Amino acid sequence: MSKIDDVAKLASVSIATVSRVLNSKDNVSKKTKEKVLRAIEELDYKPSRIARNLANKKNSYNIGLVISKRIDKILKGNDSFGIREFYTTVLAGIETLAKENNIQIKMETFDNGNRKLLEDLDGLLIMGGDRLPNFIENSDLPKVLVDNYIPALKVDSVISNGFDGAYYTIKQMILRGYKKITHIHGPLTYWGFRNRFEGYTAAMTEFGLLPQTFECDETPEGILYALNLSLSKKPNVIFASNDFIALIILNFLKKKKIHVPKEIQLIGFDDIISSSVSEPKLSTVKVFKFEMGNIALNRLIDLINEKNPHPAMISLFTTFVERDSTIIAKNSDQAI
Amino acid sequence: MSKIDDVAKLASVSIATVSRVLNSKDNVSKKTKEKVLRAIEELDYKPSRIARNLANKKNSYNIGLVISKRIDKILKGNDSFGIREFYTTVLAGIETLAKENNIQIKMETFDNGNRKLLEDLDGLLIMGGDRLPNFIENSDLPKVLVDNYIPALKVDSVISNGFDGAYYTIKQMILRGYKKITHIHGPLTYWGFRNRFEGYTAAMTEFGLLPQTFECDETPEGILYALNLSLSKKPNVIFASNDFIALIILNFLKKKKIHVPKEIQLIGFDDIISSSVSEPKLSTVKVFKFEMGNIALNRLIDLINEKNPHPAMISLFTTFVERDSTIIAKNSDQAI
DNA sequence: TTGTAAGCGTTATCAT
DNA sequence: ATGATAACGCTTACAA
Repeated sequence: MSKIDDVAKLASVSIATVSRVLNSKDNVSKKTKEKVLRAIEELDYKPSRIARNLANKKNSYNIGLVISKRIDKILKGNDSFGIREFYTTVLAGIETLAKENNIQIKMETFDNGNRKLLEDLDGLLIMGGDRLPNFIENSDLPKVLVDNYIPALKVDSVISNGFDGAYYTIKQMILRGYKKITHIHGPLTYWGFRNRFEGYTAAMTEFGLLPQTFECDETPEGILYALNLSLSKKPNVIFASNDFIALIILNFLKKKKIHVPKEIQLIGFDDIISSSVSEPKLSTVKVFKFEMGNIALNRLIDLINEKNPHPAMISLFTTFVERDSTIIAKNSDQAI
Repeated sequence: MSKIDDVAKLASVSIATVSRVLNSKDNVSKKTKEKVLRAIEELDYKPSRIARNLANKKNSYNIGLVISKRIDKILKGNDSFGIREFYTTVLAGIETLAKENNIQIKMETFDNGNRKLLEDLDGLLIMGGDRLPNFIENSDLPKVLVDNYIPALKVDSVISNGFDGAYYTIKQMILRGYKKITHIHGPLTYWGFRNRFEGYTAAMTEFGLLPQTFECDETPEGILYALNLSLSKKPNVIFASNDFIALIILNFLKKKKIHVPKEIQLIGFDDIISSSVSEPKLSTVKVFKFEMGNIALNRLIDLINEKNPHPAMISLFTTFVERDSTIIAKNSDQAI
């Protein structure tokens, strides 16, 4: 296995020069470059990824972070339900990696419809919105959607794996012996809701149980309506599309003097901050927000460097975090 | 992310000592060892594999490619339907990247159940099988599933995006004016089939159309049975779970003197090689097999290097390749 | 345009 | 039993 200094020796240059050629820097004379290339060829030299990774610490890009009006409002507003924290955590993931790599991030909202917005940018991170503004969709800048996937658009995206999270969690509950599990969910036209819905359904049907699902919009009235329908099924467990819905359900349940978790267990999705301060604290499926931001930016950098350019969707596995709205089994055989 | 000298400082020892503890050398006093362990705990320190490998003078990896018996048989057998070519292409993707990076690949089948199989390996690529052998699941080697995803297992996987491919393609057909589209699919207990099924269903319901789906096993008889049921719905288009099923349907349709595509259009999924030589040539949704292998190995290397260690599923977008089993619209407004 | 040398985070070999 | 320090193979200021 030849190394960079074997090449350097054979080409009678310094390793720095070899490195330059390797990384196609422009400041190498044609002659030298050819010499080096020949040496590389002759030795069948392949740079070591390990050393490369170790040595690689810096990069500098300008990337645009485009957010929808809705998210902009959430970020600027006050944080009634801890939803804001969801996005700030994603942003933290982005910014952390950005800082480490000396990357400039410029935040803008969608609607400016401004081509000039894209000038001088190396890539785009996009959060929110169920479709892309034309000037963004048509630009050939590398882009990745964060916490969002738009079917049939074939744009790179980084999301959480709602199917797997729901499937895993519902399966746990079933294995504990709870068979009457209902699902209260937002509109299935949203990929996120749909995806979690499918996971719930898959787990139920796999165990020969009938899925019982109730759709609602995300208003308290809508949720109450779905909840009442759900309650008529006498569920052991209610699984909600997200923590926001779960927390509202929790309030209603408390008003109705239905004890959580003794009478009904409740599970959310997302792990927004309010879930850990509610009474009782909410058991939920944790979405890795920080990682989501981090990985999205990472993918964007790869795209910019034309590394693995084939468009892909990256979905991060979730984790079931159990708090007090659920009864933790003492051992896996336990059931009621 | 704390480093070894943070630990050393906190424990007030040298990094050499920390390293000794890390690698459980015997020549460290109990006291010191405990101090170090405490510091490690407190800082939540994890040694970097990258640096480790570098220091170990390791500039290449040994990775194991573990395949199921079924795939082994396919690879060794003769290629009646071009299914073999599916896997050889994936393998080509793996091997190309391996060669570029001086990576040794050792191929084994699942069932050897042998712990020793894992010795001396830096990571695992796994193809086929609906569950993992215990000795593999329990090993803490980095692993990635290729063309496979096992719900609730939370192991990294690289697959094709069946939902998106089906959704996109069906949407195209609907926009061309064909509204009577049926779906003949394999067992939904297989993630791949289910995923494509969901995409079909999502597209249909989005346009207010009734999904008409027919399940079959993957035998000619089963397929014929489902086909006959499907035919009773007088479809414009039949969308099959994969090319294998589609090709068998094509044969039956020819026997029944039903003209493809004039009377019924037919769409497969995968783009196996036989699809391009059938009569008529099959329109299908192309799975990027080479890229799948390539990206899987790439992901594994990242995992070994602890880059983006959070487990994720990577699903590659597909492409609708139109051949002769489908009527290509002259312009997007065209409909029948 | 090219070379020198300082990292990157470990492990291993010397000393002490 | 412990600590300095030289590798490991590369990238990249900074110097020349």
